[in-house]
Amino acid sequence: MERRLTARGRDRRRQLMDFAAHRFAAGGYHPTSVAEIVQGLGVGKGVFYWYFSSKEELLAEILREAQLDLRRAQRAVIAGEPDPVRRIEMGIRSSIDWLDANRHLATLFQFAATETRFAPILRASQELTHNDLTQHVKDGIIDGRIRDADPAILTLAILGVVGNLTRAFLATERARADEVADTAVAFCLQGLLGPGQA
Amino acid sequence: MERRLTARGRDRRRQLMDFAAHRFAAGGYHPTSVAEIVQGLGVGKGVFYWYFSSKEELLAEILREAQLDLRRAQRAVIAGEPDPVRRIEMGIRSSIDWLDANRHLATLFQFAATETRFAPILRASQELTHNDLTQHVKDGIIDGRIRDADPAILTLAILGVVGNLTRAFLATERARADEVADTAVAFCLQGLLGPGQA
Amino acid sequence: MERRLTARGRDRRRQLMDFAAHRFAAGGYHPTSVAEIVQGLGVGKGVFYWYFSSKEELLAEILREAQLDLRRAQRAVIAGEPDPVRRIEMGIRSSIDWLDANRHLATLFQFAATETRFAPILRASQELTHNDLTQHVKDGIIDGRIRDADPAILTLAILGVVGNLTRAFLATERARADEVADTAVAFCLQGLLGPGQA
Amino acid sequence: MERRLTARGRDRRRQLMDFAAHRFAAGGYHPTSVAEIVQGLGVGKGVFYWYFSSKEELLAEILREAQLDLRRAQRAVIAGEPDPVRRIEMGIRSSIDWLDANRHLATLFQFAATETRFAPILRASQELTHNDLTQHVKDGIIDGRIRDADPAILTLAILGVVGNLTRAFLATERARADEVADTAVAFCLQGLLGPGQA
DNA sequence: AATGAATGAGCATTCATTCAT
DNA sequence: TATGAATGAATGCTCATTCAT
Repeated sequence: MERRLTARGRDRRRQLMDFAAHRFAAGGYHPTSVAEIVQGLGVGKGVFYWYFSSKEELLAEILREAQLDLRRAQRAVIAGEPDPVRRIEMGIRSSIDWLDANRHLATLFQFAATETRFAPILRASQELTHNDLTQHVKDGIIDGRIRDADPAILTLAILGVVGNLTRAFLATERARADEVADTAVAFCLQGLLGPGQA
Repeated sequence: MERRLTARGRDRRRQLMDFAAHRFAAGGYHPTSVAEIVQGLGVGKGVFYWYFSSKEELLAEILREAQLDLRRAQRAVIAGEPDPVRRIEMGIRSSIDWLDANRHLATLFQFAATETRFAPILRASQELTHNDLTQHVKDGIIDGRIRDADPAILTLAILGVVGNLTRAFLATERARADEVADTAVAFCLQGLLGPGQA
Repeated sequence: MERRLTARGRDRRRQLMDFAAHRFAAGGYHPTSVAEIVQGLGVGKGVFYWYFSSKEELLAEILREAQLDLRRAQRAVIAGEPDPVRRIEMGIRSSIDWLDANRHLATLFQFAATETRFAPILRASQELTHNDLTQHVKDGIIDGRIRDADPAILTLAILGVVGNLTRAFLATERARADEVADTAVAFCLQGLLGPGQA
Repeated sequence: MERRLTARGRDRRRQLMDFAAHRFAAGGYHPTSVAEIVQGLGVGKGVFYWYFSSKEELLAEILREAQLDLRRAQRAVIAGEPDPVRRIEMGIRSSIDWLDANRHLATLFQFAATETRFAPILRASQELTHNDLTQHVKDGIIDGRIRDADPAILTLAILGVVGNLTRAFLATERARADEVADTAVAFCLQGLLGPGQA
């Protein structure tokens, strides 16, 4: 692999990745055949293997690129914000925005986590996100703004809230992304009991 | 199907479901073949189709039974507790305990949610759990114990925290179930900022 | 693999090997598809893979069995003959007889020798045959019956004569196996010049 | 085909034939793809089909040219030698020299003989060689120098010795070409028993 | 209830060949 | 002459399911 591609070639590759990502999310990775993908694009089967060495590698590429993009979105929003609690809030909001705009990729992340072959691909990027977020939590604790608890665990809890709210709400079209984000932020910051409760 | 089974027959069925559940979780539902399952148990293929009409139905059965069991555990613990906040806490703890004891089933839940064919099976039971929890949240709000926000959203947030902490922590053996539960409860109740913060 | 087979199963396996060996010899190993083989036998494709783990393994099995059979034939004929020159002669005759009766396998031997994947399978058995024959040559040299030259080389020369005469003559039906054998024996024993020439 | 080629074109064609011949011998004709050949030379696929109408034709050309070259070598050496026995000897020596210098082509000859599509290509040239050699044998018989046996069979025997010794010895680097030739000549002339034996 | 054998549609992948540029 | 891209029939192989015993 690692082919030198012309502009046309890069277009094709992108088409394949986009189309396949949507089909994988809608019908499942395994049940979606390579034939289905190339037929959907109206091209011959050889085209697929000109751009990807296997169906497995295609999903791997989709996952890698999606994660890169998600992280890019998070970083762009957070850059320049000094307040750690605000950084956390903006991270939550940008993640929900991205997941809203790329629901099919969120589904693929969830699937990939359940298969030994794909889970390792998620690992690296997830760790970066996790570390970034944990750092903001630590900063917040030092500042006295955040409750003194294990930062790693707080991070996981935040990610869980974001993930589940996104999944449940955005899947059903019942809510707009910014409303979901408002609630997620409030819950993460104040919990169930809210300010001044014990 | 719906066969009248002898005691021995029920054992076989159970064996098949347990073994298959572990294989599905470890190797994925699609990549795990029926042949692999019956070979692992040292029986012929006929046995499989005596007890299940298809591979798909096998997973469906596994999912249904697992959800029933999880709900049973939750209910047993909560029964008789009048305080809604305590009910929520005990629900969180019992869920984490169960997921800790049945990690492979947690993986199957996650996978099932990504495939159109299996997601509906999760739906019904999830809704019950969701409704139960939402009711406790509503009670808490009425009591003035819980912050006045959309109960449905708070519920989803709680479930997200439980799910993600369980997944991340229990998968790596870094923590004991009760420690994870302590943190989950604290986060859900107090959020990041804790009592007395704005 | 290594399946426990019933009598019926053993028959099927044999059918597949025999049929495939003839097709491979007639049409070439690579150009002959698995589909062609199972169609020729009027069975489904799965049957093939019930008995052989791959097309490659099928040829390997054919080669192994053929070599075993050829050696069995050689040994049966030579057993009990003390004179080394007579042993050589009888070895030549039995080989030509076997190759005459199994021309298609002779073709497969020749093909297998040209492919890296199959050549090693021939090696072991060929070495045994080679060593047996070399021993007779050595005995003949010690007896003073055979010219004092490198026994290994003489062995290879004999095998070359047998192989080439068989290939050329038997392929064209121009000669009967025993006539070919007479000539091969005479050439190997006396060369071109014959007795009393320098 | 039959293209009028520039000097550069002839070079390219030669490159393709040489490279392909080595790959075919090392990896087998069928398993070696056209893509592999053009990649090995760092050119595009169009180049291949500019010089050859098909992969099949490429091997045919390789075989034809190799046989022409082998015959040229044999003829050059024999020219002007009147003694038929010496002509045979020199033919053997020149063949072994050539096969030693072109081992990969020897492998291709052997492969080609096993496939219906390529065997006919060998036929014509082999017949010429065969006829030449047979003529020398006949001359030797007339002179009373060679044992009175079927010249055609003696010819095949000689070719078998040469082929097998070359294949076995030269493949393993254990011997130099001229030593192998000495033995081959001695065996062909004197057989196993040598002068003065019956 | 259980087994070994069989089925055959379907899958991922390959590859000789062609085409537009 | 040469290239990257495309074609699509064909291949080896898998696997859920069924059948005969």
